[in-house]
Amino acid sequence: MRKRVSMGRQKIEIKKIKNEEARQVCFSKRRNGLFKKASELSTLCGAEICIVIFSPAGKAFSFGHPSVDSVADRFLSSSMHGAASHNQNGAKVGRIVAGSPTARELSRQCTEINGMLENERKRREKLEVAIVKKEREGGFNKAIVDGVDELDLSELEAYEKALVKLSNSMAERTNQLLPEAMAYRQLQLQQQQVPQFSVPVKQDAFQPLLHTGFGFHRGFYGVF
Amino acid sequence: MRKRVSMGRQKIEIKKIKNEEARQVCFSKRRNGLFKKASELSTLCGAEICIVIFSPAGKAFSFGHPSVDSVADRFLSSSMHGAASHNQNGAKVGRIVAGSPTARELSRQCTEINGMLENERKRREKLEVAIVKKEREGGFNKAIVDGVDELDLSELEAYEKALVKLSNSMAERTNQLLPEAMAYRQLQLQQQQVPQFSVPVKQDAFQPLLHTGFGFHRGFYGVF
DNA sequence: AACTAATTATAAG
DNA sequence: TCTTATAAATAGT
Repeated sequence: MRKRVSMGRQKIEIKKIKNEEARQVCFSKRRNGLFKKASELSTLCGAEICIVIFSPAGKAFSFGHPSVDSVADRFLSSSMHGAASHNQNGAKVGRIVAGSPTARELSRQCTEINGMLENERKRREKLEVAIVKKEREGGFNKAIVDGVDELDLSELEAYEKALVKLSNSMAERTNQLLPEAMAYRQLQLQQQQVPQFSVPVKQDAFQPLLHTGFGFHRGFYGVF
Repeated sequence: MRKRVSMGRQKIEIKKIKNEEARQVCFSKRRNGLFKKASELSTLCGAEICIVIFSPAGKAFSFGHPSVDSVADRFLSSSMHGAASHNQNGAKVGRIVAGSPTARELSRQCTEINGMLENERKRREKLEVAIVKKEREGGFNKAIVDGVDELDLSELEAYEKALVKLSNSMAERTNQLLPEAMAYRQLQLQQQQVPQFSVPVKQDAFQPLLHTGFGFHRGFYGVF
């Protein structure tokens, strides 16, 4: 058998590369890759593209088809006319445009947008708190909402236990409520007796379905 | 032998795609691919990148890290100072730029903040979607976490229905898993037979506990 | 810079 | 969209 001559491409995490030399090599390779992709896109689809990149060292690289400037100008003027530009999701995006507005007006806009930004931040923080709270409530219900196809046997058994417990407390609760409900209904119907309701709901009527022993090491035994 | 379900990716020539629809699909895919690559490059190498694309239909799409405008502005001012920028071949590219520095800087700030604002909005929208989803999961689980003391009869009945349904799907799921589990255990124990596992878990073994008729107007009748 | 093996992007369907 | 098989990009050497 032949010796491995290369480990080949390894999976890497997308986070800043610490090693300076490796980062520089990666930058160079991927910059070329990006420009190639851009070039292909413009040729294949007839799109106009401009890319500007600053290396970590501060060196500028650019690609443009038909040219950086023509695309940049088109972009600036299209947004200047108030015509919406589109972000990467294709959503309409309002833009603030340099040029005619006075410095005073620009300053005002900055302040205004800053305020909006603050509001959004606060709103988001509230949502984050709320979502953490909901998260704590989650778990078991997933089986109900998403179905049980993802569960393994130990989970099935655990859920089944919770289910039995719940059924018992529901039975108990029902027994609390039934007499009152009966009385109320009797009143409403002006009837004297609804004797079939005097029988309490039994607890432990809900028997475990699953006893696989998985997850609890009780050993194997059959069910039903 | 299984039928080929896909020809897989085919090699294509890099030239304008004639078919309009195919071109649109390709544009959309490759635009996303390009933005993804750009995003990775900026993260991996700490580079600043801006991309502007006009689709053949004239729609503008942009990507920027930290923002389109901050990179564009940096590019414009760096070339303005006579400091060379570099095209993709590393050649020097001179540029003339108009506009007063103050207004331009303000404008840059505005657009940058605007970008942040947009990010916050997107983040908030995601959270809102997530929270609605969690909300839907909520109800039933509350009965498990907080107990049933707050439930009324109609809720009890509704939950009991969900419970029966869940128990049935859990039984079904268990029947899927038991044969494998048996086989595995047999292997482990090096035993020949574990016949008690060949009996499937019955569905509908979990019978309704509660039939109060509340909430579904089926009339009153006793339980057990 | 070149080489490989493995990852990732993407053409077709 | 989603899947699948294949082309293309690229991490490590």
